[in-house]
Amino acid sequence: MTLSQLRTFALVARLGSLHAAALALGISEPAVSAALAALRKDLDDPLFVRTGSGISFTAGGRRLAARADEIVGLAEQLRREVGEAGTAIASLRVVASPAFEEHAAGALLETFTRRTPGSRVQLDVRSGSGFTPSLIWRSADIALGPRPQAVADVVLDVVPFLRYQRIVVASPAHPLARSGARVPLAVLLSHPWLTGPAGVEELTEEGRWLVQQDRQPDLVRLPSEREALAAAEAGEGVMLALAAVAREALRGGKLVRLDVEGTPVAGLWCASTLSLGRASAGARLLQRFVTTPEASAAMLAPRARKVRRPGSAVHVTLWSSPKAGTAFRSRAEPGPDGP
Amino acid sequence: MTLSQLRTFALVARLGSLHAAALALGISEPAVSAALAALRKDLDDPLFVRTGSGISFTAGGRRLAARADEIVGLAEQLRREVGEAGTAIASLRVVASPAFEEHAAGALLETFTRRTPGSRVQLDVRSGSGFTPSLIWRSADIALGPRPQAVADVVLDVVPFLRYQRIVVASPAHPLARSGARVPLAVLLSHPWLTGPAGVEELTEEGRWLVQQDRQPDLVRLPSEREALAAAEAGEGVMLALAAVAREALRGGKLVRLDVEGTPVAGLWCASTLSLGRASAGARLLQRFVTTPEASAAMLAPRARKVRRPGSAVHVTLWSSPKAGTAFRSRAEPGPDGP
DNA sequence: GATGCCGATAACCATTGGGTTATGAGGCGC
DNA sequence: GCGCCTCATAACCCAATGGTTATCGGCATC
Repeated sequence: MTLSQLRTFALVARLGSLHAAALALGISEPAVSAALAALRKDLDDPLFVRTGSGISFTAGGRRLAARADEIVGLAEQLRREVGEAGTAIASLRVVASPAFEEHAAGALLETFTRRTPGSRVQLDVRSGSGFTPSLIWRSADIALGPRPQAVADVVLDVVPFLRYQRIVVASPAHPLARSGARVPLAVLLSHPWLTGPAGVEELTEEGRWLVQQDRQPDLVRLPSEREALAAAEAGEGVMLALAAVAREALRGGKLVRLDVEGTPVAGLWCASTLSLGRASAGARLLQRFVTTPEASAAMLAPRARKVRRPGSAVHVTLWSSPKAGTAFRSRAEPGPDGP
Repeated sequence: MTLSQLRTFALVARLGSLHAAALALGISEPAVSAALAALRKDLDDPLFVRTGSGISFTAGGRRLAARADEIVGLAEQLRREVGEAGTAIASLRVVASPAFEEHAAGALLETFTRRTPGSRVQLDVRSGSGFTPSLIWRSADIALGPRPQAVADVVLDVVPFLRYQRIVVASPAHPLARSGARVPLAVLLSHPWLTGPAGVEELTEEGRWLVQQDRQPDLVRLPSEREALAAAEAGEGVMLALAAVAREALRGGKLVRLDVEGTPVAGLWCASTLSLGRASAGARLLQRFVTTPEASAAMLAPRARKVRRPGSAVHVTLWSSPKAGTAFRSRAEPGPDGP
């Protein structure tokens, strides 16, 4: 039983297929098969059996899948800890949803790092569906954004710390805005929606609200929600915007709220870590910090589009693509499946 | 980084010496050195440095030592879980101190297994100093007896559940018993003490009480505390006996209590498991059970020397030697270092 | 300064791990 | 019946692991 074998099995268990795991690992499929064969022999359990189309796991296989993740994750954490043991500073790796990153992460993490000297924060952005895997595999210490998806045998500490509301807004000049009357959902859904880069994320409250509708709107993804809001002001479409962010434009009359059934959609942002002593000390520190008045004040403070100050301890590393193969659509050149 | 390397390093960290670890593993010392060299290279940390007499660990090495135990332990647990996943029954491995095993474990575990159908309990006996390693390495799910030694970076759930008292007893015919006056410690310590097979364990309250005395008595180890008690009744020496066990003989006049400073020595028996979700379900079950009135009643019930009934679900596997190389000393033939 | 203890290293060997390509074998859809 | 997808197996390769014995080197201790 080697760590590599456990890693391979965990991936197979998650993907449900040797072929897919081989692709994901960038190795041939017999290599995966061999690793599993070694595990089977070592543990004296078939772990899984072939079914018509794919595999199904034995009881032992399911146990293994849950534990393998844990062991591999611990090994990853170990490698990091040893590497950092010399340096006094602890680096904290945060994964955040696109929306949270854009609207709150900067202020929150700046405040946190200012308050805890010697801390270094690395911010990674990915959709909420990636939260749990990131935590399990120890590629992140804490996840900020929507409540992560529950996964069997993985226990998370989820601390809700910020409410938000999303409302439908549009320019006063927009056709749907002129009447001032309630807008039927069917009508709203037939118009293109302006969104941030991630569209409307499935794991959020607004995502669940949207998917339960009969039809799905065309989403026009812009590089940020603020740009989507600007586009809405320019009359280019409707937007399911954060109430707090749109407030100023609403007051200034540049946007109006559309009266849509089911809105405002209320959601919660949470700080999630591995539970049961598996979270890093820094993660627990930040998880406690997010609920403090100081943190709330920092996130809620209205602010100009703040350029992240140079020399900041917060470093944004990458924007994961919200969906593989989904490029940003330009407003001027709608794609082939556009309106 | 392989599990074997982690195991080796954990042992070296615990024993503080490559040589000792090599002996313990039954391999040559260069093999240990090579394993550590591989780890050092892989983790890019020296892990430890040579000092005049032995080694001392770097910060990274200390981190690694703590985590390595955890990972190796998880892997052990995993191997067991997978093996048992098919069978519905969960087997619970209990490690108990010699004294607890003799006086309370039987009644407790019989009651527990009767109450929880399908459970199977395996009982291992070793001194309290072996509790923490047994739990860490997952060779036991729960430890019953004195509070385990604290080890850095290992968090245990310790639940005290039974008080006991030890008093000094002797036959009424014993020289020290005839006067009825208080017996000075110095006098008592110059007489041989009858004990169970483990002597007076260091990690217990009575052990701590004893080691703080100026001199240590000669211990005459008998195969069980009950036999030691019988020997005391026969006038063969004094004994630091459990008050509850000696009560009957005291009432019957076969034994008298000696008035000794510091006695009765009060101690606590605890049920200890790994904390933070690392304990098995069965272990938590038993840990909760020990504090119930039902469990207390079973343990406190005065009973004849009960032969473990055949077909019992409780299986005692082995008596670890209380001290390496320490054989039971016959009463008739005291050893070369005897009085 | 000679002696020992203890860890590091060298030289060597067998086994395993992890990878490839090529091929086999079973079930599902058409 | 045919192809296709999926996993298993075979044959082969290289590198790493884990083990040995023999030797070297630093540092206490006497």
